[in-house]
Amino acid sequence: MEENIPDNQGGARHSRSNCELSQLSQLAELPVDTLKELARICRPLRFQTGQIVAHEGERPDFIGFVHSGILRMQKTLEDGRQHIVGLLVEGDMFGRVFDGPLNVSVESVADAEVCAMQRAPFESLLLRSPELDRVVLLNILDELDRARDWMIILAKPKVKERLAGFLMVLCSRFAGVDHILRAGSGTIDVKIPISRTDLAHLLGSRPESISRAFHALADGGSIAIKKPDLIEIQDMDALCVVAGDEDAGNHPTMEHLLEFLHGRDD
Amino acid sequence: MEENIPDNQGGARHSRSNCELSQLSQLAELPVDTLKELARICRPLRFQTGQIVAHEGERPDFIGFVHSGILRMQKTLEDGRQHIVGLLVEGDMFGRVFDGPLNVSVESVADAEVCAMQRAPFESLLLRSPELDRVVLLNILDELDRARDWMIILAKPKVKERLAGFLMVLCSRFAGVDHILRAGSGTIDVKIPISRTDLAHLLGSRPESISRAFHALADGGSIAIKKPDLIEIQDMDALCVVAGDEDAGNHPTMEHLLEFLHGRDD
DNA sequence: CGGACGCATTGACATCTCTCAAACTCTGCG
DNA sequence: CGCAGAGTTTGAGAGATGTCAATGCGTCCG
Repeated sequence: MEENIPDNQGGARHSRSNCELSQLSQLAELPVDTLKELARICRPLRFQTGQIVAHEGERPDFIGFVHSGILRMQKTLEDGRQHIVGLLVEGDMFGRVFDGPLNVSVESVADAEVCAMQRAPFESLLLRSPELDRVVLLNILDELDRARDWMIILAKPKVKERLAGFLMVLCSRFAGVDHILRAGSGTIDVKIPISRTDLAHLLGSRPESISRAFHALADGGSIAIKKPDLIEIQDMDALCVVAGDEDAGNHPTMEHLLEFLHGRDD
Repeated sequence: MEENIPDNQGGARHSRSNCELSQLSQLAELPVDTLKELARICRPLRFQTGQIVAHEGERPDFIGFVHSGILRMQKTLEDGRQHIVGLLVEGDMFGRVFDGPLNVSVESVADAEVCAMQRAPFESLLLRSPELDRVVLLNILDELDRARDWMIILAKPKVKERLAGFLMVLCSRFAGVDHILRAGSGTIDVKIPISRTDLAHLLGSRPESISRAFHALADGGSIAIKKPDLIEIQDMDALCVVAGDEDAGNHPTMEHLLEFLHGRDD
């Protein structure tokens, strides 16, 4: 019954008459025709913090593109707890094209704008637009890679290592998201978008251990805890060493990030 | 230089003049035309245990479909250790369509037959065959789901829970693979396709702890260790409880599996 | 047949993490 | 301003895991 675009039932509001699809970097290079068709079948939705965008086990009538804000994907365990399996930010896609029900729930972590593509016309357009098809395919492949990176982080035996890996992911993947990363004077501030409890579930631990791991990293000098949910990265290399050097040279350097972030502010 | 189909350099041997593609359940329902075209651009390769099928960081000239045997995907860490991020069995696909280099290595765990589709004609065919395109898309979506299921298993705090989850995955996903699952008289035998050391890497632990966890499960009565790499599932429900009931009702029952496996033997 | 080798197991101990409980911080509200 | 509530932090003890070393088991090969 709730398998429709949640514009009425879900409490989401239309933000504009149509999405500014070309702002999404992944879609920007599509042919004009395709973009026009996308705009026609797209409905912009707006979600407040904590709202459910899509329910696990349902088959929403839309494929979502995140336009702004942060969403989280989570699975519901038998005991009712929620387990986060990924975060979605600007440019990310969710929904199962051509396929059955979702097996994750999607919930907004911060106020979010989502472009909802009606399923049937979107799938039809996929068949006619090889370029769009390719964008969707690559998006899913990227998501798969990120899930595998997570697997490596989660397989670290110590909480401190997993937490450091999590911070590295935040730095490398969410650099373009203003809500999460900001440049300070020679340092980088990271906003932790989820609570200690959720972070504990995500990293396979408990809130207390997460807290201790944060302070252990701080004692090591690689980070500083400005507020419980605001971390200052002081030594990216040290953090990377703690994380276990997961991907040799594949992580962003402090200098690179600072340059990028300051460049954005100008 | 090694980015070609490894028929000469890699030591892989052609097994037949062409692949029996229609045997792959995922491809069986494709139109005859598409299957014929696939057969034309496909080269069957055969790998012995331990051979490298594709190297991380390279962009192989082919997209692989596993025809038989077991392969493992792994990432190389900075210290040279290999970290397994997934197993591939009959019907699975690997390779990055339309995209850049692989970020996993693929290595055969048991003697394996792989159908190697030449990249360029395969991508060309994808554009002309919506059915094939859809098969590829769904395959990747399934792989993504499996990776997320792994994340939940890996986030369990105790080794015994993660190991139980691993065994559940083996039961639910590899039921059709003769190398892994066999029905006994009222019980199910699972062949563990990787060593304790690799299993420890996969589950974020150490070989010694894995060994202890196996024996703890055996003491609990849910499994029996017939040989180090041959486990008898005695109580699927108990195993599921230990695993933490990750997906309520989403796991196979003992009865279902036994029925399925015996049906296959007849 | 025996010995070397790889792998799995077992034991002992240090370390880390979980658990439970209490104190603390921040925010919103009367 | 004080209070209540949620979330975070800290502390102490029990439990689980990592670590190191030694032993057991099977296979391969001389």
